Amino acid sequence: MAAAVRTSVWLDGKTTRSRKTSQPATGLDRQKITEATVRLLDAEGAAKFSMRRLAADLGVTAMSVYWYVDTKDDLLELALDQAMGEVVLPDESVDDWRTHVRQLAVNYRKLLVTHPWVSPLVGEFLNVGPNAQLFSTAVMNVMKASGLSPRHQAGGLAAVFQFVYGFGTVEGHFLDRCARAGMTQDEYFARAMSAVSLNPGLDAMMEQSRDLMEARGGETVEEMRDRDFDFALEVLFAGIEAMGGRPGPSTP
Amino acid sequence: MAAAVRTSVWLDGKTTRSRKTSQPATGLDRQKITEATVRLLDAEGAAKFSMRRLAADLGVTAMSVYWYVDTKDDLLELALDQAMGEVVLPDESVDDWRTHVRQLAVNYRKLLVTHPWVSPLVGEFLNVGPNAQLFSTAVMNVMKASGLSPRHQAGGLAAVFQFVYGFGTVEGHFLDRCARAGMTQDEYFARAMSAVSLNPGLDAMMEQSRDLMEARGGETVEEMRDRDFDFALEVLFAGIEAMGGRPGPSTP
DNA sequence: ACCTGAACACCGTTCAAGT
DNA sequence: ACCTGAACACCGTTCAAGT
Repeated sequence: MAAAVRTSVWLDGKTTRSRKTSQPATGLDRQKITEATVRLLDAEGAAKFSMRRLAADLGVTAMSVYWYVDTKDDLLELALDQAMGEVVLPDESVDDWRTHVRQLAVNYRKLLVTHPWVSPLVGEFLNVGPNAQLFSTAVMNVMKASGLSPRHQAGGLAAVFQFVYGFGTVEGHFLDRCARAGMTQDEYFARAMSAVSLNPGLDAMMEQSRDLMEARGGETVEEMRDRDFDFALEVLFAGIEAMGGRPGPSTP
Repeated sequence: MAAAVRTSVWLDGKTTRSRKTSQPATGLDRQKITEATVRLLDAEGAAKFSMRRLAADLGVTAMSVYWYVDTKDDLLELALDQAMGEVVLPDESVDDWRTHVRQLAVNYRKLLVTHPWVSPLVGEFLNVGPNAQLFSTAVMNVMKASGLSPRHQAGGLAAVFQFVYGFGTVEGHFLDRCARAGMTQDEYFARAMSAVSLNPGLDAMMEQSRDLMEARGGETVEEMRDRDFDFALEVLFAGIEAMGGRPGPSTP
């Protein structure tokens, strides 16, 4: 007989486990537990999150949570999909596909930055909860409108959204490090740069970095990152058009 | 006084902690410990890795490792940089920049896929070890040769290598899941698809997926992914060229 | 200089028991 | 139906002690 492999809460999990009694003892609830999880992950980070910590936050014993959720991983999947629901999807009845892609890209980036714990989970789990599926559908629809041939849509989609995933992931982690170290982004950046420059035998590396910094002008770290993100999106749009996508409204 | 914030083994860590005695008691060594760590992470995954597990593998008591390494995080940073060293860098004296970028992209993807534990660490740590710096230097050099203006090189770099990071990350995790479930990629994929299709109220979503699958033809999951990756790289090259990069050898 | 053992403050999860 | 307490098999790390 086939091995009982667990794939996801959404696929193998028991249905909702919602409360059956009208007079609850503690007022607990899958939704409430998920919300508390997201709140704790935001506030204290994934490293500090635990079932016991969560239970304490809910004013309940550690094991009560297990009535509503099978494992910690299941709970993380629920939190992941909850967060995915924050990505606002474009209204496809207006504007062109570039605007839609940009909106999705910007909003997906925002999700990864405001919830740095999300990106490891996206990699780790199948991410097929209801909100994730709405997001996927929106992404696929928007690529359909790109003018790329069906054969090429998946590749174009990957180019754009894996880029955003990578970009938002390192950005989110960096912001997280800054916050936990109690520094601004620019302070942390300067500190890391100067520490690196103290290392021996890295003249070539440092030269590169310095050149790049100067070329970027005197902006803040955040401004540079925003500009890099915007330019990368322009590269992707131009590339999709060159590979058979619908031309933009104005390509001067 | 400034807070004593730990940034990285490479920046704040004690230097090398190499052995001073000629007659070692156990033959332990930073390098040996790092290699054992990589081997265990590959074989059993990040979730199962622990200092105690590592010590057992080295035939030593759990706390011996702490003589060579301050914390588990430091050890993970060492393992990360060790893995980064596997990315073979292009010989920049031959071929054009596209070939170099492609080589770096393909090799970086390979790293992320063969060591799925690497990608969370890339996000989590500064990744400024010696091998990481060699990699960064190579990436920056190669972008310099792209013909993009200095102002735009960082954005172009992000577009390409954050894409590869995202792509390799989800690919690596997927392969990992398949291996641990004892299924082939195609089996696992079919299973997930059919499980998703059992969910209620997802007709629109499924329709999309089915269309996409048919458009992809009857290839295996691996073939589809390779094709998507190659096409995405073509999109990026075309986009970089359109935004001011050096034209390719032949653009028919 | 290098390694050990005991101990501390944690984990996720199981299970029998309560109401 | 829902919640608790005790227990099991783990963690990372500290610290005093050994050689």
